[in-house]
Amino acid sequence: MTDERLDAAAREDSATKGEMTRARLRRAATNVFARNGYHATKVSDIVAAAGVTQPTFYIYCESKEAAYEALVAAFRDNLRQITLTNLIDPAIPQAELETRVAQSFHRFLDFMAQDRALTEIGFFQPPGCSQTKALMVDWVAANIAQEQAGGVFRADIPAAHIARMLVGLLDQMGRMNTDAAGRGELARHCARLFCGGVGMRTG
Amino acid sequence: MTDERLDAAAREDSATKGEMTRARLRRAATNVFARNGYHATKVSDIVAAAGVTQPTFYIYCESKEAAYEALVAAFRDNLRQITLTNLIDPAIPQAELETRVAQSFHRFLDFMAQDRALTEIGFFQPPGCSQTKALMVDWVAANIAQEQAGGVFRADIPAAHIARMLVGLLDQMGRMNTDAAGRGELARHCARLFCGGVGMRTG
DNA sequence: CGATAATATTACTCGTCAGTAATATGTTTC
DNA sequence: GAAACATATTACTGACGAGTAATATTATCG
Repeated sequence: MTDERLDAAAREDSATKGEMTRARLRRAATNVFARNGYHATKVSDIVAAAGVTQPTFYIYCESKEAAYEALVAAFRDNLRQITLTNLIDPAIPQAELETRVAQSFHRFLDFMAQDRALTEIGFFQPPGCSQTKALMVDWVAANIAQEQAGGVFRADIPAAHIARMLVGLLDQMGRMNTDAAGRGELARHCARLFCGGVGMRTG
Repeated sequence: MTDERLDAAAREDSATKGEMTRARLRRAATNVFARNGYHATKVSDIVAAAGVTQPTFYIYCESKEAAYEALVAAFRDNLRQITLTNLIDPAIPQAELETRVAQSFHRFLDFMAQDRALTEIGFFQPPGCSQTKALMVDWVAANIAQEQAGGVFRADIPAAHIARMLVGLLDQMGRMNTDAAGRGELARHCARLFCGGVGMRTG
């Protein structure tokens, strides 16, 4: 690839025909993988959805597997970014905790909804999802441990377990297909249970 | 199939050669489907694991898909049984709530661990898992609504959401491969968060 | 033993699917 | 306008995998 092409790719404007095709293939692959999962999608489905022929696919992708891995990796990078910038401040006044946690859930849900198909690939469906969730548990657990050390979260549940449970909540909530307002409500409900539990607090 | 054969299948003892083969195929199918998922498992893998040849598979199973569906259905039936007999009594003293919820989680985790491979098929991996979880959410939500009506659970989170979150917790916890003691601990941690949340209860 | 049913095997078919060689069609640059 | 490059296509291959027909082996019982 020559310098001019790299420039064209870097500048968002004036996409070359090739970049257009690449983008359409990527979108098509994302949608088809999301709908059918890795094993059940055929390259022929992807190229049909993209409106190109099969060899064209292999101009832009080394293999079906490489195309899939690239999508998983892209989602993973985005999720890591979101997770690390989405951590609860270790020094939150207890009173604000639930609100802050709700905001955090809300950002996660928005992120997932923003490209639902990619989320399906990277977070919901195997084989990509398992490693993604394992990584996320680690990222989150580190933060939870800090909260516990700071006295914000109770310390009688191991951070790793809380992190797993949080990911479990997010997994189930993320699968609900709601609009922006619905996501706000979901996030508040998550935060309510996550912070205060289901009990009536009468004891 | 003659009456004698049905009798032999009903009585657990004196399994005929055919019933032995059926059982070995079922075990093999369970393990291979669990390891590789539906689409990535080949009938040839199953029969190799079972130590029989391919046509033998088709003596006992109508198709690869039918074999898979039968396993999913079997898990689903068991799960339904466990779920319906595992509900929290609507009139629990608040003080005992967490203990009772922990017992409930414990029974679920034991059930999942008891045949881990079947659980993988019916609960963890698509395509079987999605319908299973949807059903379980319904079963659980009905009970949660009762708890809310009885004043045991807080009512400011919709029962359906609580049910989904509970399934999310169970999903993540069930994936951890722990021994019986570990499951007891996990169950207590789940119950602790589910009933009381992560907050320090200082407010 | 010899007949009958049950159980399993060898040796295939037919379709599908990932991936490719050879070739054609635009598109920039001089 | 021709050389050089980028982009896409037609027409394949080779392997694999679900499912089967015909046949062999093993147990059961009169």
